[in-house]
Amino acid sequence: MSRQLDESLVMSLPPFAGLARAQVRAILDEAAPHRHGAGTTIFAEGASAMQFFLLLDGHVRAQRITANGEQVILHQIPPGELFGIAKALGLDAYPATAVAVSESIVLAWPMRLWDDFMARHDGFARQTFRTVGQRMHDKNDRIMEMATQQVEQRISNALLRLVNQSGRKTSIGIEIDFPITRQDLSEMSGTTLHTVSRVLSAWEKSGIVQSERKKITVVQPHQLVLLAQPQK
Amino acid sequence: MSRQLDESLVMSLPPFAGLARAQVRAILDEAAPHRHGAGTTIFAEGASAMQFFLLLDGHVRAQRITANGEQVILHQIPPGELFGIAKALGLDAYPATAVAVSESIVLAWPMRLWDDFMARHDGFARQTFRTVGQRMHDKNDRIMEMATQQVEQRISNALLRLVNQSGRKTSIGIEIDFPITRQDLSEMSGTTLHTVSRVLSAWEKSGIVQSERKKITVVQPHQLVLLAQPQK
DNA sequence: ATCCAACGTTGCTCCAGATCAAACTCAGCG
DNA sequence: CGCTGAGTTTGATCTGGAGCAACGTTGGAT
Repeated sequence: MSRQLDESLVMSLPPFAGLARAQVRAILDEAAPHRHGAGTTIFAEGASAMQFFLLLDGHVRAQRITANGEQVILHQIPPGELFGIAKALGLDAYPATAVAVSESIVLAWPMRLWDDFMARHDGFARQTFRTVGQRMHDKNDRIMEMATQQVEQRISNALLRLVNQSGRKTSIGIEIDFPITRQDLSEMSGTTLHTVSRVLSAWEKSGIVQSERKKITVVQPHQLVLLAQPQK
Repeated sequence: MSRQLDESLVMSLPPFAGLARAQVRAILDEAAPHRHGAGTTIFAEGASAMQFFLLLDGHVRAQRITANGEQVILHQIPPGELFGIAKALGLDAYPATAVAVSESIVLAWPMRLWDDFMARHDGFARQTFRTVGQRMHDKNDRIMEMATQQVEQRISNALLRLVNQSGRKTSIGIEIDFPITRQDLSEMSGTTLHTVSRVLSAWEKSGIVQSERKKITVVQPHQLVLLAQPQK
């Protein structure tokens, strides 16, 4: 908190792209940096939205619990993205719980600065709209998948989304660069960890993916894309 | 198009609430009113977003088609709401197809006025955020339902959403005030028209709903709410 | 008045995937 | 270094609801 943040940290990120160094300086001076360990809750569903956030490093997921106690992962936030932006949705409380998936570095601003940011920096506003639009699009895709596709398709789509968002190229393929369990994947695709395990085993056998405990590497992305296609 | 629109038409609607009559006059002078017969497409998915719309009367639904040719209803727009607001999502093309469910009256503005509207009328901006937030919330709910609930729950939830949005009180209960088929309901809840038909028949037998061709009346809303609860 | 297409119902069969059960693997901790 | 609990695998069984088929109903077109 005492250490001063470097402007270059955020100047290249979409929300602040194109701002002068002095502007970025002013923005950073209002931000509180935080470190969240893996598994830590950053804010809870229903809590009054006092702050909005920028994920500098790590991975954060938005999730909710059903009346039953079942968890559903609604969205996964990649580094460089804004989150907790309740104001952009006309809300006063967070609509979901945000949890750090892996060790994460986050900047937090008091929500009272929101309107000011939106009005003063039109790049910030534009990027916010784009982010919201992107999320809406993802959710629409997911609804369509869950309404029409088989489990295997849904799992491929969920995995492809993660690859596109957080894939890291390695020698054998593209690796999801944060810890992910079968259970997580099942909560993203509306199935059970058992089914995910079976499907991944089958894929491993046919050489499409390679996986260890909490780690998945997609070896043949193209095959996965084919599997994700609605087939019938 | 030649007949002048009356200010009172829109002054009470959320997006324009609190504006002076003269301001509303100016806004209306830029609007093109349109009538769309039931079943008509207002704009198609992927088309360049040249206009944004306000639904004055009728019902419009946002839908998409899968690669398979299966249709999914993503959202239903009630009278008084803005739609086709691609700019609010940072998009240049409409993300879904908009179809009039029943005879609908719509105001259309050229999209170039969007930024101006957002900047000049903060009630308009606020209402836009709220609408987007509401839709996001609906989609999250739907994702959670489809991930965790049984068909009967999902159908009840879909029906309840329609009741809340477009229910009209009658002597026997609350009627959905636009034509709706079993097929429609199945496209809203990710199931088949056969299953919807069976479920509705069962509900009719137990007195929860009453239905005719293209018409559904919820007789015991409370029972429906109970059914919608995740149970197990 | 008749026809036809859209809409709705219902029985039967079948299977994808949930559920139940049990065992295995491994990372981290005392 | 052995223990424990989280994560994973795999088999066996069961079932919700899709798919298929056939028929019934109704409102609007001609």
